[in-house]
Amino acid sequence: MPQSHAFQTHDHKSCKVHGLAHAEKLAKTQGLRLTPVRRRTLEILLQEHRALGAYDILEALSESGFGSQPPVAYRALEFLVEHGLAHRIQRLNAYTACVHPGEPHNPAFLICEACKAVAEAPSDGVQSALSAAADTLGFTIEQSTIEAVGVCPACADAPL
Amino acid sequence: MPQSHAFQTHDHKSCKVHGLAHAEKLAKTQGLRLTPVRRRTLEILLQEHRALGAYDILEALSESGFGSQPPVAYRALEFLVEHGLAHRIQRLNAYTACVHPGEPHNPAFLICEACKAVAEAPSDGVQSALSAAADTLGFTIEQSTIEAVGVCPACADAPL
DNA sequence: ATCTGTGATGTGATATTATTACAATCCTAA
DNA sequence: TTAGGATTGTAATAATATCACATCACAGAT
Repeated sequence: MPQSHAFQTHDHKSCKVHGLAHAEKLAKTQGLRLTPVRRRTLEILLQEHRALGAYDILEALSESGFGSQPPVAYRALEFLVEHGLAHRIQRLNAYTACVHPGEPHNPAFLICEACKAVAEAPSDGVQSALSAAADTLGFTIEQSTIEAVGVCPACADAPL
Repeated sequence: MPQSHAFQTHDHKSCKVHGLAHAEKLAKTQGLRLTPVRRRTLEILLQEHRALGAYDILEALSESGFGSQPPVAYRALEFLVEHGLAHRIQRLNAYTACVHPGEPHNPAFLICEACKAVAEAPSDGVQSALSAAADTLGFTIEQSTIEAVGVCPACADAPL
């Protein structure tokens, strides 16, 4: 079950490598500019399967020699989100690297309140149920947010 | 279709009356304290089917003779949300009165980007799909956020 | 009726998250 | 090589949210 990645011990190095590789490819094929700040921002997000606030990112960027004012972080994050390389978690006002960039998107997010890990869950069923509900009201969905807070399997098993 | 209320012209007065009546009843039956600030906050939210920011509420409260510092609004809103009389819309960092207080809850929200109306949609199918997805990952959901941005029927029909 | 403890309110200060405005620089394409 | 747009940097500020603490209101015990 590749989707639960975030909740299991796994070869995390491959997450990072894959994330960056996809970004590079996207830059090549779509003519995007994966500049140093943007690349570094993605790297920072790829360290862990947690969501980081813009100011956490900013601090890390600043330590890496980039600018230290909020727009530096917000702009890089906006770029990554726009191109499907990262996601914004509304409930946390925070950002997380996308774990399946390229694949069709708009996942559901599962947020563990114990370990703070954020996983992407397949959301096809959820999306279609939501569309159906909206349809009956004549509402046209443009973009949806599906986020759940709870306990991940690892934390549920762990002793208190 | 009572659920699409927010997107249609309707007897809005009855929304307000019903909302307040339910709050009063809840106070009586559950021993809650529907104090003046809290009551007024609910009234303010019940004016329209839109989400209002905490500072919008605060301004209105202040004009009604209540305190003018943020905690005044945040505390009243927290109370209302806690007791199912209002909802927080994560995407908007804003609050809206609940339109079916008392009934089982955790609705999906449909947010019209044109007129800003917020409607509650039945979310049974969505919730169960989400639970199913979480189950397969061993994740236990405690609380979920389901919000969609799009265009409501009234705005879709309206000439540009 | 008064005391007493808990919950509610008010205020000031501050923390956190996000945006605006504008100058300097870098790339690309003609 | 040069004009134009995109990118980055910085300062300032806006918008959202919380903390700490004094005071006040009220229900239940005396």
